[in-house]
Amino acid sequence: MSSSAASTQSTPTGPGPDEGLRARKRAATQAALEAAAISQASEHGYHHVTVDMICEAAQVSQRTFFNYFATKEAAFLGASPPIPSEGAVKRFITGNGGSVLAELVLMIESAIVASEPDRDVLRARRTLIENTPELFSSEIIRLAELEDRLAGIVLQRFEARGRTEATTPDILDEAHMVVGLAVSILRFAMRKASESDYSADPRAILRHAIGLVERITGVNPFTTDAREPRRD
Amino acid sequence: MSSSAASTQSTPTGPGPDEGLRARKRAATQAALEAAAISQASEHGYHHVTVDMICEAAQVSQRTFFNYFATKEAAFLGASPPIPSEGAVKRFITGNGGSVLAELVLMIESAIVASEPDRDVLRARRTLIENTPELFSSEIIRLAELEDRLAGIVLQRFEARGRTEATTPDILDEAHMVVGLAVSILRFAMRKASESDYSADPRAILRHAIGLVERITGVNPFTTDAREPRRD
DNA sequence: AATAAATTTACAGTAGCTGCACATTCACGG
DNA sequence: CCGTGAATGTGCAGCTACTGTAAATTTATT
Repeated sequence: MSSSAASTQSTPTGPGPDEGLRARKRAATQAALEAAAISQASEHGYHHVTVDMICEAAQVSQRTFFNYFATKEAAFLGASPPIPSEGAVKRFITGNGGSVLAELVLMIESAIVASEPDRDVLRARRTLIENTPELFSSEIIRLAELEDRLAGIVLQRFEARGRTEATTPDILDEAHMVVGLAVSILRFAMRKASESDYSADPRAILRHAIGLVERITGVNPFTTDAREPRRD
Repeated sequence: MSSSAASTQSTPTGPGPDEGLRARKRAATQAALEAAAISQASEHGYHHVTVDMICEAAQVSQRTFFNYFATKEAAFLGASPPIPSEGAVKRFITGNGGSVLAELVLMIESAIVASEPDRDVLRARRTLIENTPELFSSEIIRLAELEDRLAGIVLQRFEARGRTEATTPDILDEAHMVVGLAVSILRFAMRKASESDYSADPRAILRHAIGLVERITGVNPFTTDAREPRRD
């Protein structure tokens, strides 16, 4: 389940130019299907795209489509969910001096970007997702499905800092909440990014989002609302 | 769209014992369908329940089912989404001295509880939702669909406190983020509640969740991780 | 080239969901 | 009480997503 690691390359996405003809063909039809899906959507509008249309455009049978994607939506979202690479995870656990929240968010963002080597496809896909509530929902669900895994990673980071159940009884809860907050921030950031038509710096948006969270919760949340922003 | 307010009663949910026979029948079949859905799920397991089964149990045609619910899942989730009552909204905007986050969360929680007068049904439903990823996802989506409306309400609260675009340029962003955080907290709380089999005090769980957020973001998120909890 | 394994495909079938036309039921004024 | 219109229930035909299965085609291995 977790094998299939690269042998010479480090890119987690690419099928590898070696790996044999079989793997290459497989990657090709998958890419063709994903591209066809997005293409058809931009041409006819998402709701008017049927699986059969995608199949015809990609020159495969409908049954083959469902051999690659569990659902129709998966073809639009991209098959590979944004799972951070092992290296990124290790770096996150060790830490770069930032806050859990900020670094978690950045790690996931990197994973999303890395999940699609083709910039144009990624961009078209994100635009489509952002403008299609149905797809946007699916995207959120996908992130939610990563939650347990991510919470485990956060927990490892905590433990690497000497925090355990002994020092913090509800540390697992805290880890889960960190992931939840990170997802909120990402949602916000993705929305913002699409609003600015992806011209704004993604990192800047993320910082802004994290700043908002700080502003909202910075003061004791049981006493008063946030006051004026201090800077920026 | 926003009319149909009560005439003598104040309960926002009940069809009213008056309102005419037509309304009563409608409410009855809807309740019957929702009850049948949950009942069938507890008997055969969610994934083995078909719309036809629900219809047979509720003694209506399939076509009628879809006159009441847009999707099959809606029957399990309950038709009425958790929209806070006008009074609750007004109270929230005015404020009771708590933080935005805490009060928002409490308001939504109240709306969820109020959306189903029957305690047993509510409980069975929540258990089912919590144990069915598919339904849980739908539930999240539903909350997300309220986001814009809720953000508007939060904005009103801000303005009632003298905060406007002038004092805080990104105040709309802040409102959206408040809603996002509230949803995170609710998700966490719902999960926790189902883990404890709904024996724990919901309010206590919410406080715990909010406390976690505070702990995580209390310190400048760009410098260090959260330190030891200060109390509790 | 022969065999095994992976991939593709056609075909049949289930289930969610919709439009439409028609029957039934309730509301309301005379 | 009756007739009329609006709301609601239902049957039916049809589209689309999705699945199981078995047979065909393609790639890998020896």
